[in-house]
Amino acid sequence: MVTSRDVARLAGVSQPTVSRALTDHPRVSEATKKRVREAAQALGYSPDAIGRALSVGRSTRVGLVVTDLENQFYAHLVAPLHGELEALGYELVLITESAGGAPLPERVAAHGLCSVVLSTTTLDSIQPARLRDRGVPFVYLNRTAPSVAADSVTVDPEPGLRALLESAIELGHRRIGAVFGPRNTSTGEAREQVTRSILDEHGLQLAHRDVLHGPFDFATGHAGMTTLLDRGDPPTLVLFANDVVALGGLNAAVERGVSVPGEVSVAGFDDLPTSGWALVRLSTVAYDLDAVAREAARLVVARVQSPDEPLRQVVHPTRYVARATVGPPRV
Amino acid sequence: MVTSRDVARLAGVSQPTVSRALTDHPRVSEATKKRVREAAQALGYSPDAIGRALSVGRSTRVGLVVTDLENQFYAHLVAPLHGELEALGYELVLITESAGGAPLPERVAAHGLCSVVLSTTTLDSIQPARLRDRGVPFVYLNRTAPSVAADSVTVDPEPGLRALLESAIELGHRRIGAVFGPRNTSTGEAREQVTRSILDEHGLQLAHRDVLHGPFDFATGHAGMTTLLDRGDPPTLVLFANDVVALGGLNAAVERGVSVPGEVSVAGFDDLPTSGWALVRLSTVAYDLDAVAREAARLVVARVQSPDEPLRQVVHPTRYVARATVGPPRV
DNA sequence: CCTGATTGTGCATACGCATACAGTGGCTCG
DNA sequence: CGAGCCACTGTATGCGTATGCACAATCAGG
Repeated sequence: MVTSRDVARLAGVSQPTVSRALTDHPRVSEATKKRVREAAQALGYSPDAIGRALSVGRSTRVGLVVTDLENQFYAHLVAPLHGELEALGYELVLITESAGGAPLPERVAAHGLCSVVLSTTTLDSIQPARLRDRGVPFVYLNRTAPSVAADSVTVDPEPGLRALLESAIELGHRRIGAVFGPRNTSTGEAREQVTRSILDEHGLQLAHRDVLHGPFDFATGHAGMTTLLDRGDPPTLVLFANDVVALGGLNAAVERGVSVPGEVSVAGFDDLPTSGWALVRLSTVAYDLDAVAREAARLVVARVQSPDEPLRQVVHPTRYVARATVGPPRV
Repeated sequence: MVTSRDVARLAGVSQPTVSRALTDHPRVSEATKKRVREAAQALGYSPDAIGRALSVGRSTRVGLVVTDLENQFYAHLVAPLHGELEALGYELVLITESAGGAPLPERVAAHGLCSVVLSTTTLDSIQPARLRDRGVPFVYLNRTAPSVAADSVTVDPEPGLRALLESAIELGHRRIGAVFGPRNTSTGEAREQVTRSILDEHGLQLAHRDVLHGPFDFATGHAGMTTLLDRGDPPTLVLFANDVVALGGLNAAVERGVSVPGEVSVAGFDDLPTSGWALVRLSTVAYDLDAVAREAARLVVARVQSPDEPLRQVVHPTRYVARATVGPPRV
């Protein structure tokens, strides 16, 4: 391994001078910087991240904590977050809520992370209060937790859901069902509550038997749609907690030959790339997931660099994308 | 930040004793270990990964280098690889071939990686020879490079493609087209060459005009299918480089109202979870992508722990999964 | 009771880099 | 021509952990 000492020897300077030259310290002469750069080039030297992190007291590693990487939603979060962090000179370390693993605060320390992006469904294994007590800055992505304040990037479901529901009511839908996310998750609850209040404005409500709950995954949507269809007399429109869940529901309908939107309409939330496929054409509430993820990256980095700025709650708007899965109700 | 010194003070021992107690060193008495563990527990101490990495001279961080995280294929690689590495006590750091970035060997040093998994389409920015010269072990995942030997995990396309092609020939297909991957990539070339030789056995060949090439992405498949259809008189079966490409082709057909498999049959390669959806039902050559990714993780770790073992080339088999997109040729 | 082995612990140090501080040389200006 | 200043570079040190080595304590055997 080639170290700054080797470069120093070749360039005929001391090791600290190498460090200063390569970090473009103003008190190093141009001539020396040039010599050092050439020596570094010749030896193929690049500073060791470990040594540097130890020396400056913090790393440039940001953890992304997600529930399940197999889930398309989380998978789509990774790329933009990673891209933005890389552009800012930070690295992304993946962390999942594995069953047997240590609690997050310990894992943050063990990984030498300077900050964490939280985008898990539940906070059970996260213990944000302990994270805060250890002084690890973190950012909520697509969720919040009132008990422990932090920067957050979320989405306001209201405009999108309003456009969706009002156009559905216009089409004639009166009996609306839903497969919402897990109870007591901020994202799930917000969507459910907003849906109910918009329907209420129009004198409608969700029948208790038409509302199901479950994790934000394909299986939940598949099972939910199956339940609603098997029972006979299903709602004319079924809302889903997000696109992954909706795709589960849509596929369940297709599997049993129930035409969408002929016999039942389906709506999602997120607008994942898959949802726009000609084979899918999912009507959904859209927002810029990439922008949300990149925003989270920027918040994280800003917080690391200036820990005492006031907390920021960034909220992105939503809109309704009408594709092929919502039509008029079956008569 | 709580360090091993704090634990030492509380437990009434020296810092090195804390280190030894927590790594279960045989020369530390059980009583001391217990006291140290309790002190560590009380203070919420966990060893700092940076300090440890610096001290032992190597980290437990493995880089995954992929072309494009947005691509479903690479996205599906991440989860199993991450899971396996985590179980082995290693972390996963994502690295993409960003345009402006430094060449990989420098970035490996900069990230303090102990090893790298290479799963990129091209090796242009990778410079595996320089990686080897720096002594960074690496593993090829789903590709190889004859010029620089290394551990690899790949897939043997032969059994799957043979089953696919022979069943297609059986169905009556004689005019077969293909949208293959980029030229001079090991994966793309292997699939193309195997396809040609199997067809040859049956006295068939790919017409030059029916063969297209392009990156392993949705757009390639979409454009390829569009080209073949627009030209009139398309092949009766189109092979695609992988499922992501095939999904592009399938969607292009659906968009222009060309029925699959009624007017044209479509086959992929990989069997991503999406391919099995009721909405998609892509006929494809399947293998266990999760197992391949996990195998790569194990190879990487084995190589880090014992650098001088003989190189291993692990090859996984393939099989044909006949779903709904391959039927008899249009007459 | 002494010797030698064995066990348990502390001391010193190394890893690679960054940075506060000290020091050297050249230059300017009086 | 000398005092003072500035620009530049070297010296010393610290970050948190692991580990070779020395040393103390205990014990067994003769």
